[in-house]
Parts: sequence; structure tokens; C-alpha cells
Amino acid sequence: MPMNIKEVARLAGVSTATVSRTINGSDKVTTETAERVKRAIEQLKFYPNTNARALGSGKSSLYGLIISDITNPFFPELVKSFEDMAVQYGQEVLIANTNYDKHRMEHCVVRMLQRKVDGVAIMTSEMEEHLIDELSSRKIPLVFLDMGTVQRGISNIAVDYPAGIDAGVAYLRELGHEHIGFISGPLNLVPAQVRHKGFMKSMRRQGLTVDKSLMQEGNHRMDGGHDAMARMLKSKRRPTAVMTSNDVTAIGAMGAIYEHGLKIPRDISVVGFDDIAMSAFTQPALTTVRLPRDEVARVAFRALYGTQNAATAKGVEYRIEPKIVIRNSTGPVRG
Amino acid sequence: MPMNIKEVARLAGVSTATVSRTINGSDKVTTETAERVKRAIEQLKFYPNTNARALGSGKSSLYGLIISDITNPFFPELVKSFEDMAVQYGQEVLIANTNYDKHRMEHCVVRMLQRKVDGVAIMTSEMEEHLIDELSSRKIPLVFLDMGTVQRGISNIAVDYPAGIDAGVAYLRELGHEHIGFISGPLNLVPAQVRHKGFMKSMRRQGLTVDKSLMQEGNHRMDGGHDAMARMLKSKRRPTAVMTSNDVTAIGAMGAIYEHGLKIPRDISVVGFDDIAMSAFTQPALTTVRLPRDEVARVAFRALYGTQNAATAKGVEYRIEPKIVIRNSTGPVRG
DNA sequence: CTGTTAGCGCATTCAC
DNA sequence: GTGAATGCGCTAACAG
Repeated sequence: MPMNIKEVARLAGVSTATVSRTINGSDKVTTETAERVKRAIEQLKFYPNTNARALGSGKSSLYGLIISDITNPFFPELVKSFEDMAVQYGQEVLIANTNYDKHRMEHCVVRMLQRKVDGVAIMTSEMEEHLIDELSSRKIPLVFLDMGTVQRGISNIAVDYPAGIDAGVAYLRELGHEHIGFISGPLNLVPAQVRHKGFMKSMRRQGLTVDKSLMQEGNHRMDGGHDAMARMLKSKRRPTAVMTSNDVTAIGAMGAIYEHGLKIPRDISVVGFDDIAMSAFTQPALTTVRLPRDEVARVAFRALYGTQNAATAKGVEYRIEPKIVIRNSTGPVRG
Repeated sequence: MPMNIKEVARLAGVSTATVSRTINGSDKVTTETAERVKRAIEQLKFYPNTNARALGSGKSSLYGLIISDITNPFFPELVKSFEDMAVQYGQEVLIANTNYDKHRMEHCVVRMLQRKVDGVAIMTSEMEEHLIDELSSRKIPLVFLDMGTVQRGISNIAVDYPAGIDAGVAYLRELGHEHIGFISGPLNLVPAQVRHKGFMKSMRRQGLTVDKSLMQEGNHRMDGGHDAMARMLKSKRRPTAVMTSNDVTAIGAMGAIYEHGLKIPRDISVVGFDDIAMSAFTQPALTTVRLPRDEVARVAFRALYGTQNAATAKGVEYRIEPKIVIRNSTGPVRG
């Protein structure tokens, strides 16, 4: 037995158009008939077929959300906020993981295309030009997290990473640290490079010299932070403080420091980046530079929701300022 | 300019039916014509419309994955493995968060219904009977994580929580602990109750007495673990060891222990449950009972993929045995 | 305000 | 092996 709008129409004694109208909250339906239709819907436990709806209307009410790695706590928090926005505005979210893999990214974009999403929030950096074109040439509104240039239908959420890193370095400098290490993300990714360069620049601005052996590459995951720190601890002059490209890396690094028999912050101070929920619960609690995920998510959603048509709307550049959060993983350098 | 199967057909000089066939890999197409069609598809950068496909065929190639809280590290790891399976088998995944909220759960189920998913993996417990019926009465294959009973089209992945908890308690007993606390999940949820009772039973079996003031309720999140532990530390006789309902709770509890000026495991031993990635990196590394997410995800996927039709296939009961992982958060009780 | 009708893009019968 | 025609369930004109 088919379960569709037709059955509802029959039971309610109206046409399918009227059913469709009441479902979509059209004001051109008598309260009375609307009631009758609603009762029928309830009685039949009818739920409109999303696929048919999208086909008929041309709108999917779906936003794509592309992230690198759902396993990195930064992203789930972002996803959650984005979803909350979507629920609030009656939209749906299609989540796609790239696993930091360009090939997989292509797969993600294809999915978006096939589902005819109304917009895509690209919160990752494994994005090649031709894939962006594939989306934007189809007039799909896009919003990036700190990537690329603003254009027609393409917005960007610019994060002032240099300022954030600068705040971290300045704070360490205040505490007397001069020998500061840095663990970056994978350097084949642009954002990781940006933070990496931002750190070096910041060091020079503070009148400090960068020791190459204290510049280590991680992978934005715990194991990468751990291994990078282990390498760093083998260098001749051990750092008195370390900054990392994200909190997960910092947590991994802290593990390596302890394994080395050292104490935080007594022997080495550690500063993270992101301020994931976990960071307040590490031992000691992690000093970090906060990048507010809920704000990023809200801004991203609004950017898409406001740009219903990429053909006419021009993109907007939003700005997010990270702020340092001082906890207990940092302390004065030991005389 | 419309971009559809018709355009492809025209460019390739064939009918839409032939295009459809080659897309779906039908063997009733000459290699030659297929090649021609494929070239046309590539040239036009054509991607078949998923909505139309689902509508026409009646199959969505979509599996629903319902989880409680994407912010709890347990779930992203599960999601990732499930997605990997899906990619491998050419399926898609629709993720839905309940936020531990029954109302939101209803919303999730409705989404599944509307999208005509081919099956749903329900990895959470905020599931009411009538919602299950709504799904199963529509012949949608279901698989639960340790919930409910196996029926026609409904499978279950049974986790032997009691055995897992028993292993933890036994290990603590070996170390000389007798005064052991437990932090549960929210007790309005069945699985939390199961573990709660499992702990009490296990204690008795080991000949230990349960101290009510050492049985505290958390919320499966860090803050809940923290607060529960803080409450427990106020009791007259402080526990020498604590077990928790999941790792996130344990991490929160560890924070509270440190804040209280105590050392782990010197003053208090801590045992978690799940073995999330983070647990190997806490300070000290967390002893925990491992519930293999990748295995759960794979089994869940297979359960759905194998049960293409809930009308004929009977459900299967799968079993997963958690195993204790000994790290450094546990030690002998102090004389 | 309500009903009729014509697609939306594709899969899937049938014929050939 | 290929093409023409029908229908999936719904929305959106267009009448009335």
C-alpha cells in the first residue's frame, strides 16, 4: 500500500495540491481544511518524501558541511553548532569527512553536487581549485574557513591566526621564555603553513631567535604531537616552552614530555590552539588560544543562509579574533 | 541550461535509458556505446541527481546513523568507521544527533523516514517504543547498540558490559582496593542503569560492599564526571579507587581529583570505559575497559547491509566482548 | 481558497 | 543491445 500525498488527499477529501499547501504552511488554506488535512496526515503517519520534494521544488533545504577529520574534537563541536543552527532554521546538514585526503575530498564534493545542496561550508583546506569551480560554477553558495578569496557567492571566515599566535608568544615572553619550540600541522596544507610562518614572524618581532631543531612538524593529531615533541626533546638545547598548531597536538606533546620525566609547567610550558573542551581537563589544564567554534559555525551558517543565490550575492569576509586563555600549563621560566 | 541525463543522451547520441544503464553498470550495453556515454558524462561534468534516482528506483542507498552526542569522542570514532564502510560499499550515511534528548530523537527519526533510508543504526538509547515501530513497521532494517530485543528486521549488538565492568573491579581487587566508587551515566537511560547495576553486582561477587555515597550519577560528559567526583570526595570515607561509566567521565573525574590535591594512582586509582583515543594520552594514561568502536561500526554496517529487506530477514544478535586495557591510572592501594 | 495539470530527473518496464 | 513510454511523490503554475 503506497503511502503518499495522494492517500492523505483522499482521506481528507481534498486535492493533493491542498495537502502540499498545508504541509508547506501556505496561508491560502482555510484553517478548517488545514485541520482536516493535518488530522489525515497524523492518522496515516504520513511523512513527505524529501527526495520528491527536492525534485519538485528544485531546492534541497540541505547544506553541505565539509570537515577534515571528525575524530579531531575541534570538528564535532563545530558540527554540533552548525547543526543546531540548521535545526533552528529548518534546514538539514550533510556532513562529509575528507580525512585530510584530497581524493576523498573529491568524493565529498561529488556527493554535494549529486544531492543538489543549497550551499557548502568548507571547513577544511584540502580543497583544489577545480573542485571549487565545480561548485561555484553551479551557483552554489560557498563559505570557507580561512581559505581563498572572497568572490561572487564565495564568503570567507578569516581567522587572525598570526594575532592569536602572537598573543601566545608574547605571553610566554612575559614569563621569561626565550627558547620556544613550535609543533605545526602537516606543512603541505596552507593553514598549517600560515601558522608556522606566523610563529616565526612573531618570534622575530619579540626579538627572539628561532631554533630550527625546535620547529617540528606534526599532523594535527595526538600521535603527531607526541612524536614531534619526542624529537624536539632530543635536540641539544631543550626548549623551555612549546606552542602547538592545535590543542590535540598539544595534548600529544604533553604526553611525550611526561614520558621524558619532565614536569609541566615546571620544566616546559605548553600552549595550545583552539581551546577544545578537553583542554580544561588536561593535567595541568592547558593554556591555549581560543578559536570559538560556535561562532565559526554560526557565521558559516549565516553566510550560506543569507546567500541564497550565488549568482547575485557577493561574498563577505568575516573576521574572527582568537583570544588567549590562560590556564596552568604555562609558568615562569626556571632560573 | 538544464544539466541532466537528457543532455548526456543527446551528446552521446543515445537514449536516456542507455545513459541510465551505463551509469548503473548494466551489462546490457556495448562496451563501445558505454565508452561514448562516459565521455559525454565527463565532458558535461554530469552528476546524476540523487533525489531523482532515489525517487525513480525506490532505493536511497542511504543508511541512517543515530548517535547521542557527536561531542563525545566515542561517537566520532564510530562514525568514521561506519562511513569508511559505507564508502567502501557505495552507500551514503545520514548522521543524526539526539543530544541525549528524546524530543530531538523524534526529529531524527522523522528525517530518516523522509529520506527513505535503507536502514538505521541506532547507537543511542533515547529511543522510545513508538519510534521504533514507526521505523520497523515500514520494513526498515534496524540495528541497535545493546538495546531491545532481536526481531524480524531488527538486529542487536550486545555488549557484555557486566563482563567488562567485572574485569575492572577484579583488577582493582587484585591491587588491594576494597573501597571502590562508581560514577554512572544519566540513570534515566537504560544502558547507564545496566552498567550501574553491573557494578554493584560485580562488587558483591567480589565480596565487597557498596557504599551508597560512592555511587554517583554523572552525565557521560566531562563536567558530569568532574562534579560527581567532587561530590564523592566529600564523603566520609574517601574511595581508594573509582570506576566510571565511560572515559570522558573518567577524565572529568581525574580533574576533580587533582583539584582536590590528590595524586593518581597514588591516592586514588581510576578506571574508565570505552578506551577513546584520548585515554592513552591523559596524565597518567588511563586504565580502561576497551569497547572497540571500529568493530561495533563494522558489525552495525554489515547487519544493515546484509538485511536489505526487513520483511523477510530475521534479526541477528551480535556479541562484543570488552577487554581491560591496563595503563597507569591504577596502582596498588596504599598501606 | 481549491482543484487540475504539467513537469522535476531518473529507473524501469516493454517493444523492437 | 537499444529506444520509447510510464511512473516515482511532490511542487508549482494556471484556472476557476
